[in-house]
Amino acid sequence: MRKIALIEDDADLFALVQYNLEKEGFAVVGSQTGRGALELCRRERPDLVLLDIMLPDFDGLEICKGIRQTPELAHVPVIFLTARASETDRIVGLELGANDYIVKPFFVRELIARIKIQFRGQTNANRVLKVRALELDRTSCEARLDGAPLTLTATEFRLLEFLMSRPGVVFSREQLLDAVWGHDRAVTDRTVDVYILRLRQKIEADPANPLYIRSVRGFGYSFNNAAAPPAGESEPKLASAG
Amino acid sequence: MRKIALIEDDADLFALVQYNLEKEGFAVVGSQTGRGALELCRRERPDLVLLDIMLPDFDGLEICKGIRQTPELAHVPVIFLTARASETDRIVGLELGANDYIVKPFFVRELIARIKIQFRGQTNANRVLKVRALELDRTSCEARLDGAPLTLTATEFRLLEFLMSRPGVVFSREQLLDAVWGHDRAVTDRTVDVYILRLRQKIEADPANPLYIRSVRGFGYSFNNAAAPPAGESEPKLASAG
DNA sequence: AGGGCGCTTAACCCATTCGTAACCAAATTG
DNA sequence: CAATTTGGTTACGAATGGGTTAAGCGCCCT
Repeated sequence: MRKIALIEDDADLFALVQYNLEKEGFAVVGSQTGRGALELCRRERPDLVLLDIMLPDFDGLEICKGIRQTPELAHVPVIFLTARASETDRIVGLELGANDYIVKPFFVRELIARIKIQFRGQTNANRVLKVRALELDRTSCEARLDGAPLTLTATEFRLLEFLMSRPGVVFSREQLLDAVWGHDRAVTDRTVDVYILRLRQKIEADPANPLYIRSVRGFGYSFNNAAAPPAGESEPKLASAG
Repeated sequence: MRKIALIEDDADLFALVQYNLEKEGFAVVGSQTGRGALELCRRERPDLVLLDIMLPDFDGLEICKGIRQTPELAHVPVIFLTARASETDRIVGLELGANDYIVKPFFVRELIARIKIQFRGQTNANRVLKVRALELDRTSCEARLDGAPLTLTATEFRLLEFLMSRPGVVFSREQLLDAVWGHDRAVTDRTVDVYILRLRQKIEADPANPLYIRSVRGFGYSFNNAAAPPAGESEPKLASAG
């Protein structure tokens, strides 16, 4: 059963939406204030967040930002639910990492349909990432190598998650900073190198001969989905362009 | 570059949306009738479809259904773009497999933002160039010849990518420097020769008799898309200045 | 306040890659 | 056929990119 977090200060609307979500078979956890919303999400780990932007005590946009920067919540879909219909409001909301933006008043059935779109294509398969001996659990935020638990920091986890969920695709340092650190962050691109190094020290049997994270000289990094090359070779060459 | 299919019968709106999509860096293919829309999509393989529901000659809902039933298009996001704002219209559209539903009139910037949401996290766009035995994968930055991986440097890769994506067109050294090295770069044009040489040594069976990269004496170089050896050639197509 | 932890930057070093000049070979011109 | 232009090839010093280390900073937690 999917769990939905509902953050909405208007009591009538809260009750209406809760009623309809539960009728539809969703579990609902909620808060009518913004202050405790982020803690609620961290504690409850919902599968989706319905978020009012204009809360009396807190800015919903900040909550969304906080969700995106929390590793165990970063991949959770967020739908804004708000009366602010101006163009810039919508743009800001959508570009902040929200997955949808619904303007009040709305049709309940449309809300349900849009929620279901977010769940469409989501399976248990993509909640746990697994490549060879390496496993990432996106809901519990745990990493394992050969079954043994790995200790990753938040940034390490997010970087590895990003690369691992798109195996074979090469990303520039710039792209990685945008995706993992956030568009607004002002950080040197060499920071990425250091994190790659730390990840390799934790997940690679031989960090000098990485099997998981591939460097592509002149382009960036990518997660290697190809099978491991036979060990003990003289020159472990990059597959290409590197 | 992402390709978007635009199916919209209103000429003014078509032009407006096309203009803005292209300004945003998307390639646009389109049809102002519904009848050819599905064939267009099967032929062009867009990365996303913008679909008007109320077309004079055809029902947009049917096109969406057809897209979902075509294996190679089933995963392509579809956004409805329509004046039908009633609740049931929206529900039907969303439940039919559309990924979003935007009611006219809409803000162009919101449309762009919603398109980008569909692309967010998507990486499996078809970005493979293939000519005879030579393959270039632009997402993984890998090159293959007869299935065997090639080792190309970044500059080699970019040069080959540029030539390969415009087969048959002759480029001067000057144009290649602008396109691959950048307008600001101060580099001798003979540098191009050296890179052409290096590429030929890697991809040509007989570098003295190149089958892929053709020299056009007095003009420059071009990627050869014809299978025949370059003995007597027809008129070379020159790239327009710029 | 102190200690621990995680984040970020700067600096160093090495291998690879880049770009140029020079030399050759082939084609074109007169 | 010599002169000239154009492109192919070689070799080498310079520049760049990436791995790595270490140190400084800020934050949270006692």
